[in-house]
Amino acid sequence: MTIGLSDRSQPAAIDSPNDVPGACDAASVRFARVALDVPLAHLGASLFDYSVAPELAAVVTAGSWVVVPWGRGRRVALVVETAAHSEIDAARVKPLVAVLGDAPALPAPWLDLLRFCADYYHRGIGEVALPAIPKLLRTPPAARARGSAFTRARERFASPPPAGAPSQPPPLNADQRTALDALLAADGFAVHLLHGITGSGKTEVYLHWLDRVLARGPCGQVLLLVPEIALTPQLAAQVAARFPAHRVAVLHSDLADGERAAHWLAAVEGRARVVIGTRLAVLAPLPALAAIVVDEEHDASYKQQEGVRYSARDLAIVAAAQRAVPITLGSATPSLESWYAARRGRYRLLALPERVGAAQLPLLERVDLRGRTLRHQLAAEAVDAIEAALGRGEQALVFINRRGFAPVLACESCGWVSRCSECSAYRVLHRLAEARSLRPARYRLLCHHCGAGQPVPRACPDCGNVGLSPLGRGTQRLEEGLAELFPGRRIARLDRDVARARGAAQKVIDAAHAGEVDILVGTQMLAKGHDFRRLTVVVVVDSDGGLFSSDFRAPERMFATLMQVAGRAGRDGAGGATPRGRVIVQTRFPEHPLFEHLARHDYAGFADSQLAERRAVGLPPYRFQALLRAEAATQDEALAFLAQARQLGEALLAQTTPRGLARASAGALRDASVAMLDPVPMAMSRLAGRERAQLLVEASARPPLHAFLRGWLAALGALRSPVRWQLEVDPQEI
DNA sequence: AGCACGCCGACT
DNA sequence: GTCGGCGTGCTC
Repeated sequence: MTIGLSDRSQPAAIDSPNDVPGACDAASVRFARVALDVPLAHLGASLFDYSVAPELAAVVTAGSWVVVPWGRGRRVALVVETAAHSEIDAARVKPLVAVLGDAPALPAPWLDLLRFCADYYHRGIGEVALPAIPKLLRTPPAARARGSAFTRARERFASPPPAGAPSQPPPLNADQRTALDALLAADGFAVHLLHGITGSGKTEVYLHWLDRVLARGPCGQVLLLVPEIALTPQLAAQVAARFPAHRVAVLHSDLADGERAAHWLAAVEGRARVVIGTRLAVLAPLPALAAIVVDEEHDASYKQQEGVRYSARDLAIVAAAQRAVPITLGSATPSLESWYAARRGRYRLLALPERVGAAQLPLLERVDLRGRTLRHQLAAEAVDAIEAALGRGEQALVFINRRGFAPVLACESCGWVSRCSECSAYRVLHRLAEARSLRPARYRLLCHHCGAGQPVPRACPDCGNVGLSPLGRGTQRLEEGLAELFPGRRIARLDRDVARARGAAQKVIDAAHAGEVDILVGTQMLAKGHDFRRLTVVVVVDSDGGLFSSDFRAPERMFATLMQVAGRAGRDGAGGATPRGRVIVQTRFPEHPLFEHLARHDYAGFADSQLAERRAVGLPPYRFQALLRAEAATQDEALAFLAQARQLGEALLAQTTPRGLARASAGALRDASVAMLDPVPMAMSRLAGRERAQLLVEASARPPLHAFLRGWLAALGALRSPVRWQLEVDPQEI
């Protein structure tokens, strides 16, 4: 199969299900090639052969779930191919133990998506397939316990939902209608980029579209991907209310096992016609997929950060292409990859340039922090703006992207700082129990990277001085400061620490909606998609870090975050008499171009200027990247491994017809100038006691990059190095 | 990744 | 005399 997301509107050639190499008719099924969740792809072993007893031959087919002997035990595996012959020494081939009769039949297009994912990210199919299914299906049935749990899960949504009346959809404005018409005109595969500013009503466009798609036939399914479902049960409720005639399945990692299986089965067996989910939902095998929406498509949460590091947004596009269905990516701040594709005409750009109703975009003011005295990290303008809003009975939001009390604890006399012993990072001072009474709050030092914690030392560990002081501010300290600045006001904090408790985040959000909160303080969590109707002032305490980061994507992320958080201010109020919102950005670099674009709400100008920079220096989306990471006890070991890896790679690139590469791709390799950069320690060079380094590979086209990676990984696997390493395709953080 | 086997230190 | 350290090596 050809690999290539290089042109998303013309997807890679995909094998049709009838074209699977080694497939054979039921009569001659002697062997099953199965995928297991084992990371052996780079050793050349991606599928494993098992013999099939004649009585099972009729039921074993590509897409079957089976139990196979593996080492000493047994595992659940996915049959990817059937065959009449096996290349493996007959003595080593073991018989397949059982076929899981309770597992649903899997649609052939799902296997196509798995194959693509495995090839593109250079991992085994089983590493993609097994984690994508509920635990209940992944574990071999020891007793019949699993069967009954599975049956219960299946019966959960067996009957159709009780129809109430559908909620009345609000009427669309002219822009929304134009966008909807364009979506409805799509026939077969097409990628739409719905660029709608904050508060422009993107969700309504999705819902109208999905409604019309569902109305086309009795069994079509629609998939709605969202970045973080834990925070947005109201979206699920909204969707359920809009589609009362249809079962809505919700898929995300916070569900309990049985719950997850119930929703998954409803989706996979076609009983649920609407599926809402986080990134993992893109791998749900939906038999009648008819349309896909990726909401907030720029969001980093779509990138899986462990195991197979896939991009759910990219896989959604591939799935849409394979199934010949339309897909809509929506965002107020599209990723530069998507924006570039739209600029080049590969995606259809649909714009919602106005807020719905009478709401206006907020007025953005920059406050120069240089030479200023701050009160609890706030400039006088910010304090005044909050005061004024509260005086009018409105709400304020104070945004800071740092959780905890203070980012570091330091000794005033000798310069000791609370470094993490396991990571190249500081341990952050956290307040533990919320100080309800006059009892002094308790604190602890916590590493945000490895999770290690320690009590706060009573005196400096180096010099014995008792004067240890917190430096800088996090959400907790800001919350405390706000309480002092605005006595009697109701202040609520929302960050990952608050959200850790199940339902706690929703409680804060509900309280804010109910008007029980005057000032919200928190991290990015507050920026995502909430309509706080009485919120008119947003203060960005300090976000200058993103302006000078070594990561080339930092400005893009910062712009998106600021635009999203700014977009919380002054949205459409119930009565339509929404006052214009104010956003106050505190910065030491008010003249920075990023803020100029932000102040004008000029996403397009910002994105185009970023693209120009990326083009000039040869970065994505103009070039394509893969990152080889290594970790070892010492930095020397990690770097030595990468140096060796680089040598192997250079040798591969130097060969006219490299071993393991087809002649055609060898030629393309030279043209596309696949290049390896010097191995370097990672930005976070030490994590959890391991030293880490990385080597970046770049190319101007995807096919030669992947051809190179294939040969390179085989060579790296053959090294059998004790150094742990992994390859990431399209890395998001460098 | 698991999970074996395989040779060298401190415990009942 | 054992329990156990994690260094290699395999899994159709």
